Amino acid sequence: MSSQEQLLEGLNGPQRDAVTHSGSPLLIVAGAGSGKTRVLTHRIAHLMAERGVRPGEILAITFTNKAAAEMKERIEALLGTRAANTMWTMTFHSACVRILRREAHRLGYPSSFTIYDAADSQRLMQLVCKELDLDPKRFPPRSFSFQVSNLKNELVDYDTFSEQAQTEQEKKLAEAYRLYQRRLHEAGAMDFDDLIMITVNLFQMFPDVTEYYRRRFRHVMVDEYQDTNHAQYVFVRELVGAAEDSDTSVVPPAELCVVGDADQSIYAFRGATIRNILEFERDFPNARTILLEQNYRSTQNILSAANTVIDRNEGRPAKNLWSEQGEGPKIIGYVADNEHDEAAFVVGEIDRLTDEGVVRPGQVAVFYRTNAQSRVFEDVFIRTGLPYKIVGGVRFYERKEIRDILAYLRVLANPEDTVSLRRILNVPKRGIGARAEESVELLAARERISFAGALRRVDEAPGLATRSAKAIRNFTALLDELAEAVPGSTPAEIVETVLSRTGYLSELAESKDLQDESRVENLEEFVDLAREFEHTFATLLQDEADLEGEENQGIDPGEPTLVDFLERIALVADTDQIPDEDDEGGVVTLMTLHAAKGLEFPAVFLSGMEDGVFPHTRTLGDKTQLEEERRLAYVGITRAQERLYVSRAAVRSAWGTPSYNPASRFLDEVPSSLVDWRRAESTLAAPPSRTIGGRPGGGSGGFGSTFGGGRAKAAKEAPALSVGDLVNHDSFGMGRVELVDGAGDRTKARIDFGADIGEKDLLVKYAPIEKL
DNA sequence: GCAAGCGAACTTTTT
DNA sequence: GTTCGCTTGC
Repeated sequence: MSSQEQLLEGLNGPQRDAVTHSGSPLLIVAGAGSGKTRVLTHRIAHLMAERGVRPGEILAITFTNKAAAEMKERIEALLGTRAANTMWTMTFHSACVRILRREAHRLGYPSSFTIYDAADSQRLMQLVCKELDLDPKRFPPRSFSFQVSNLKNELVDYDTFSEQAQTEQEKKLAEAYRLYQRRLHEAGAMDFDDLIMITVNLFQMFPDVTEYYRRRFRHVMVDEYQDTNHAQYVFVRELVGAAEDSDTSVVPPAELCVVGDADQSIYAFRGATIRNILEFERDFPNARTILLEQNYRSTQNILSAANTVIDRNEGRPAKNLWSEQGEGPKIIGYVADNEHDEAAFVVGEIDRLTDEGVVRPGQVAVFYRTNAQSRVFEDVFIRTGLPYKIVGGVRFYERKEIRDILAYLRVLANPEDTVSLRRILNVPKRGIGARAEESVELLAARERISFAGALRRVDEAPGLATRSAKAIRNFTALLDELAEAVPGSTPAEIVETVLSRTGYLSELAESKDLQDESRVENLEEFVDLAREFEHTFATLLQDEADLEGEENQGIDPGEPTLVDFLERIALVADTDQIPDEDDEGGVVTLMTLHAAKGLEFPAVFLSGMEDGVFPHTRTLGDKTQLEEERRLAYVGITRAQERLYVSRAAVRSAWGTPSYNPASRFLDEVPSSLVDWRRAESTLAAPPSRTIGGRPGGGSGGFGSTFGGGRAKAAKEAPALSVGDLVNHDSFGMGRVELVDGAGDRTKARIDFGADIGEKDLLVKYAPIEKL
């Protein structure tokens, strides 16, 4: 058998086409479970084996480190370690950082620039808003931070934005954006969005840079293309080079291959545009599209459910997943009285399945819409003694103590990093309070120097107590002492030095607070992590240095530096999140639907299938958002290989008070013939406020919306509102209706609650309002 | 300068 | 119900 045949063996027709296609841009529309990663890796192998492409000429971009790691692993299995390590298989952000470390000096950034995560950039925005004297009630820094992020995703810089700013809000935002960006630059820092935007800017401002990378990457592949935002799209376009530029540009366009599925786009809320995948053929003329519709993951029952649900979304290109796996068991439904009963049912069922040997714990996943829902499950899992793991929630690197130490490391790597510097100024407590900080800030502003610079000139700080000045001098002396230890030390050694010399560890050790004990443990884990990093990273650096040869001259590849370590942490979230299905049968995985994307499990429990929970309340009034929720449902359903459970609770306490939620509309959208209801309705007594006779469940059509005892709150009669009406809201108080929009359950009203609260768009049916 | 205490928020979030 | 962040009071 030829190597070509070997590569194509076991692939279906469209998959083969996708692997062997050459020349024009290629869009692979890959339905859930259609073997997309396989196609991508085989395509890479094919490029190398049959078309003589060198691994260094390939750039494969993914969204998550998890996906990148998986692809790399598979490439390694197919092509060996060297090929896997020399090829760029990484996330958008990692690729951009690589480019920026090399080129950012052209824009006045140090090559060791700091990467600010969402929390850092929010903190900086807070400082900026304070500096601009903005009323946090009217101009919330959080919202500004969010909006600036959106602007950057759209590649709108502050100059462009200030030109079009009309309202006061926009003008203030433009001001904040400008100052925020200036502060970032001064601190030698970039936020996540900058990584993409500034790389694009570089490409557009320096043709020689673009040319360099175009020469280098002759094959660009992008996974999860439906999740790209505008900036990422432009990045890809710049890198590949447009066909129409080919007569002007020295380098012909690279070969582009993108993979995606518009139905699995669940990140529009953070700027992803399905547009990019829907308009691929327009963006890249001559493009070819290949559809992968055969699903190798799930049984037909599960796929049929997924298909009918997603079919409700309008304007999606036709696509129908099919499977050869047979019908499989029916979907099992359960209506619980409350969230505790729901969890008890789920865990009981898992217990039964594992006892009977149908599945091992590691083959089971429980999904929910919001992280808050995990609590109840955790309680029941603990009581039952079933092994489980919650994915997501509070992340390791987001813990206070880890962030504190990270701030020290960042200041050591980049002394101008103001946000980090200010974080550690008085941590551990050393008598530098808000007053002193303000005074230093004033000095910095007056002398037009950085905060770090002003710290060094405390004696000139206006109105600073001698005691504070002394504390600051001690602090800078401490920083100098730490900085001396940096050269010649490994990241792990630096971490240990910081922990001991700053007194951080001893402060925690002396504390009686129970939480501080686990903090110490976390810090110990962090040291271990640093050590592990040193080992794994050293090998990788060596491989890259071998390949890139002359290109890396002058850069010592041997030892991973502090900057390498920090970059790793900034770009790679928790590594061991998803449990492996291993030795002892593994553990049950609990996670949000968002976290579930890209995974598969033999048995899946979709919990909290209630209108108001999933779809989430905040999306009910907005068609676009509701469609995204529906895609989320589609993603959830298609994670299941053999067994799918759907459950809901009639009553669920949210924020202390019970809320009665009707069945999720997504349940109604599943054909009732596919579902076997273990319990179709709640026997719960009617809530005190009102009673509506229940219908029997499980009948033809919308079985999901039945609700035994009655309904309340969520299903109350919506007051008929018209413009001018006065209403009373449970928490906002009196308001006046300004606008009414939509019909039926989706009627929205804009209500003005006066100067303090302002206008709110509320969904009449769900809002706790009464007409006066 | 610091700690306790109160009030507001509270989807999802690969980087 | 909880957490986080800010304000108040010592």
